[in-house]
Amino acid sequence: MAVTGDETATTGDMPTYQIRAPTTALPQGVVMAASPGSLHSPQQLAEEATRKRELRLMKNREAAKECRRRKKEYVKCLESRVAVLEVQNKKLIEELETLKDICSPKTD
DNA sequence: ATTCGCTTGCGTCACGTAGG
DNA sequence: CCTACGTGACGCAAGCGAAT
Repeated sequence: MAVTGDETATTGDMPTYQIRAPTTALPQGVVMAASPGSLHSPQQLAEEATRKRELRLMKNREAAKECRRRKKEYVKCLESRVAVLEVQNKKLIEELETLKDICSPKTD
């Protein structure tokens, strides 16, 4: 099995993966100037990041399900096409044999 | 009844891509 | 740029039949 050999990939450790959360990467103690219209404490920012992550995970979960469903459908479709083509091929081979018989010179 | 190998489905991460 | 989405890859757990 060829795996994408990059070092960021699975190390075998238990995956307590860190999400890319730029807003939570603020140095401790740094307080953002209160932007007009949105006062956010670090606590609120963290909660927001968590919320976004959960939302993303939920959406991705659903997307993965849908993706797999489509893939299964696609494979089924291919399989039935193979079945049809096999039958068709068999018929053509039979037809060829018949024609060969008809056209072959008689040996008597 | 237990063990083993295989298959299947799921959740998650990482990455590429399209659209704003 | 940034964001949302689709999908391949991975690890994990459960189900299942065959072998012991």
